[in-house]
Amino acid sequence: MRDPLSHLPGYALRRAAHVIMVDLSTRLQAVDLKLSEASVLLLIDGRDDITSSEIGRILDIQRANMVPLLNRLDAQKLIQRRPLDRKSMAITLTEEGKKRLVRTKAITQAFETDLLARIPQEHRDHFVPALNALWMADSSTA
Amino acid sequence: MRDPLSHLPGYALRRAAHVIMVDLSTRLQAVDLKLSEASVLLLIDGRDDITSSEIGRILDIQRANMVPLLNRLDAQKLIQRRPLDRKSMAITLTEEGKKRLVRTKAITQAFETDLLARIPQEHRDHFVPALNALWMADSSTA
DNA sequence: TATTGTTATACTCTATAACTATA
DNA sequence: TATAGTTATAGAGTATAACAATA
Repeated sequence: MRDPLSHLPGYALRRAAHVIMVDLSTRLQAVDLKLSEASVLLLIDGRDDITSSEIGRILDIQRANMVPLLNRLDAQKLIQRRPLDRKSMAITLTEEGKKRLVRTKAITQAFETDLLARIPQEHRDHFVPALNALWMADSSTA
Repeated sequence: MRDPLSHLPGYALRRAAHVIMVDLSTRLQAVDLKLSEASVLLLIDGRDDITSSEIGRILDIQRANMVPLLNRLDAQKLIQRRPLDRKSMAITLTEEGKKRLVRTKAITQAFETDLLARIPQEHRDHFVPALNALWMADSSTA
């Protein structure tokens, strides 16, 4: 055995996540987006009233870190900010943002398909449920 | 649904890995070790001729980053370096390192047990095989 | 009082390039 | 020629604290 630690679930989870995220990051270079930026675009899609804070809460990105992230998307003219009241801003996709999202979706869908294809068929359907059990409805997040 | 992206395998993998690694890192504070340091101790265990470079290759840690990592373990008197020839050094556990490893193993075993317990029973046995299929024997690593 | 958006900053982890000495 | 150990540095990504303005 080349790696004596690979039987450990936590270790395997870490190694797999790293390899997979490097893969996706590389693919996303084709649309000039980082992982976090792509996830924001995917999340905004179909909504017209989501705020920066809400995006951060859903994706587990600190409010403070949302600022430069949205600024980068803004600089690429992919999003726009619209006042909801005098405190909150709705983040929406521009026309260019929608176009970029179409390309981003194609990349992420191919990525997810390839990812699942690498998992032996008998394990495949168990993958997402197992992962989501580890972090969703996590009481420590409340 | 609170998170519209949770059905995506890559996204779920990333979120799960993050939550799990924060958990383990917190537990390892009890033995004053970082994740990478603990994995090195676990890997050295039972060997007396492993080198820094070999550890790095197995754990996917750059040679350059092994230096400060081993220095920290050395500063805690957990490892010692023994010349194999005039170029290579064997990294071995000191007596204190062996004691620390015992405590570290107890922590990681409890962690792995708790991790698996959070996965619904019908998915549990599929978890590690699915993860390892994603990164082990990865041709891009060759 | 709690929340939003923001600025500034610090910290960890990881990646890269270069060098010397030895296999 | 390739590899081991090392130094120095740069870049992401993330976390924390604080603030003014508004809900």
